[in-house]
Amino acid sequence: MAEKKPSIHDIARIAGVGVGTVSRVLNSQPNVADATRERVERVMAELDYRPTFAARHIRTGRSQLFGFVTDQVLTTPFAHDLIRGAQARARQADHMLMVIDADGDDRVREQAVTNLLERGVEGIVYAAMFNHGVHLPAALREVPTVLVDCYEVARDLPSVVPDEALGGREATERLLQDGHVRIAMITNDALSTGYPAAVERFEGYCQALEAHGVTFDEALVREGLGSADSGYRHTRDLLDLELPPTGFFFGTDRMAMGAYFAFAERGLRVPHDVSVVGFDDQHYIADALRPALTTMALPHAAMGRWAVEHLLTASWGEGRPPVQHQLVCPLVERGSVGPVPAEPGRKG
Amino acid sequence: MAEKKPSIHDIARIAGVGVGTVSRVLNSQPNVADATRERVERVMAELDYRPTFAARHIRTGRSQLFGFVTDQVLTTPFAHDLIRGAQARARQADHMLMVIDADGDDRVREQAVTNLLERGVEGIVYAAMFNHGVHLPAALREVPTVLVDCYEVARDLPSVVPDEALGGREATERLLQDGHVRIAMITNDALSTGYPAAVERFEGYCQALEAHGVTFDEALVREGLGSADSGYRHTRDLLDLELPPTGFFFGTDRMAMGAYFAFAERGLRVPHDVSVVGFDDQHYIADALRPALTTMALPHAAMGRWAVEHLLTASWGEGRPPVQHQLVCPLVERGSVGPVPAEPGRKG
DNA sequence: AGTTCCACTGGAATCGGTTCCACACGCGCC
DNA sequence: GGCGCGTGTGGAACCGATTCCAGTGGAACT
Repeated sequence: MAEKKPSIHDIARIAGVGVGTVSRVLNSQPNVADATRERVERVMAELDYRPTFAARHIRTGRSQLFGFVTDQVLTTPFAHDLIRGAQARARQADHMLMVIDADGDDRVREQAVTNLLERGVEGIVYAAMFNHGVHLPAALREVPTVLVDCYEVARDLPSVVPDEALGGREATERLLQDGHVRIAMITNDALSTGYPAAVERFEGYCQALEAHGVTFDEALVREGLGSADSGYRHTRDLLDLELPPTGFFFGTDRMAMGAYFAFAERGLRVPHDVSVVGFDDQHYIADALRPALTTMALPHAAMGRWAVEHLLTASWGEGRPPVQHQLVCPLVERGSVGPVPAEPGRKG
Repeated sequence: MAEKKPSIHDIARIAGVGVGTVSRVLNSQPNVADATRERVERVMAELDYRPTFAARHIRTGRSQLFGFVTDQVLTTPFAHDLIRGAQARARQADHMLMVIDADGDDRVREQAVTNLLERGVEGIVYAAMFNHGVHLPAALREVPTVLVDCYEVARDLPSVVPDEALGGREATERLLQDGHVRIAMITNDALSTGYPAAVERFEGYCQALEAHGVTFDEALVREGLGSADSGYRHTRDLLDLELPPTGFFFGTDRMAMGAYFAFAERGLRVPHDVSVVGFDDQHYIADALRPALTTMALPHAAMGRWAVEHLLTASWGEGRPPVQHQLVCPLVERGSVGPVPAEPGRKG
């Protein structure tokens, strides 16, 4: 029964041709007579022949394989888009992806890179999240590498990240556009961390205010932690202000979710009484809220695609400084932004 | 500069030994003199030598590679645990995982399996979700295969799924335990689909009621769709009953989330006025709700681990019917279940 | 001293492909 | 008839590892 897999030599022998000819058929090269090609193909189909990739790899030196190291991002629903984008682009170029989750463990990360190099990957995508600085294993330098949603602190590796500032600006402008002026911003992390995901979204907020001639009010800015609970608490605080904000811009959808509960407690309706814009487009949350949440989408699929594209097409090893690419975060309009309510306390 | 990678022959030549000796050192085999071993290792370190895995693969016939095909599960946060569990077990056995997302597309799925077979995988894990029946590409039969959270309709492939019935039963018992008698169950899908994830959770619910001598009330059972919106609507409906339920068991956490909004609308507090148990343990949701949601966890990490374990240790090709394994869903106690409230309308 | 045994070693054969070189054959041209 | 050329083909060499067999030298035993 379980006879071993046929090799190219078996095919050649049975079809009565040389191995070279079989190889030519396999690779759809010209200079094979139609009759011969057909005969070889028939034999291959007959025996259920499948070429062994490793053999090709060893001879040609091309593995047609990229490593995809995820760090914390796999814990999130974002991973899907990231991997899908990367995989789709890789497939177009007949490459495969080898995904390893480093899970924040240095030893595992190191090991992962070593394993990938032994497997002969032609490039590595290193995907993290929160657009933060990282220090990568030195071994990564042996092979083209692209960073996704993070960057090497030395800026000596190409990276692709969301345009956080532009996203922050557009989110704020969406609220301004509907007449909101008292707009709160709850950052997704302490600004002191220096994470672009926190700092630049906030800067975008400031830019938007300035561009529209709205004076910045420090009381409306809170440093959140990203969690639903954090959103809930800061929202309660903000609602306790003498002149509470009418528009809320949260650095994460999770905080916006927490805010919905704070609004419900106070009997405030979205978007009738308060307007909300989130960030991240975690659709499990954003779609599920009532009303659904208007938010800025992180371009994960695009980043994944871009990373592989760059591995495939960039000229490596040259002197110029590596690209630090930014991709726009599209506004996803749902139902949480509306016009500024008439202010009951200000009638007279 | 970019001289090509050293091979085992280079190492042998430079260290002044035969290739066989280098190979023995590489594989930490005995019968190598300490001095020789040391010299070879020094040369390898010197040249930054890394063995080419493909060459080993071709010679030994062992790829030390498993395929991991995900179908829809990658869209969810569950993917992380699944891949982590599988990867952890694989790493222990010096195997790697090649993850491909089929994304519900038959052509991609077919292609994925072909590619994996060409890469010489020693087994394939096929992971879907919702514990439903699937028809798999015939090519899968060429290599050991384990199904996760789904099953081949012919039951001719081993699979591992959550014990949905037991989960449904324990969820219901958790409510019974706190004195609830009018317990609603909102299924996560139409029962007519026949999906075990829907049908068996419901059966578990029935079993629990019966075991505790509580009469089944058809009016308290609703066929939901899994979405937050669906949970919201059914909850409103149920609250409109003359004798509304005090306990709610939702087939998904997302529906439970929708329910929270329905409760908020009616001014009902969890768990003071109503108690809720979810299913899935989507912690982004379950942790974020206020109060956090008590729910049944899907054992994704364990399923991933079990699948790889089975690939590694099961005896394949033998006659006995393939294992259909079930893993328990642990109850994750948070804060959404409390004692039955006194019934205001029933005082007299 | 001769035999046996063991630790250690070198290198040829091998895995399944690709690549390249040599060559056969038919055809048209001078 | 000799030459050149293009098409189609076979097969040796090669890629980088493992495996196995033969062989060396020294220690231990008879």
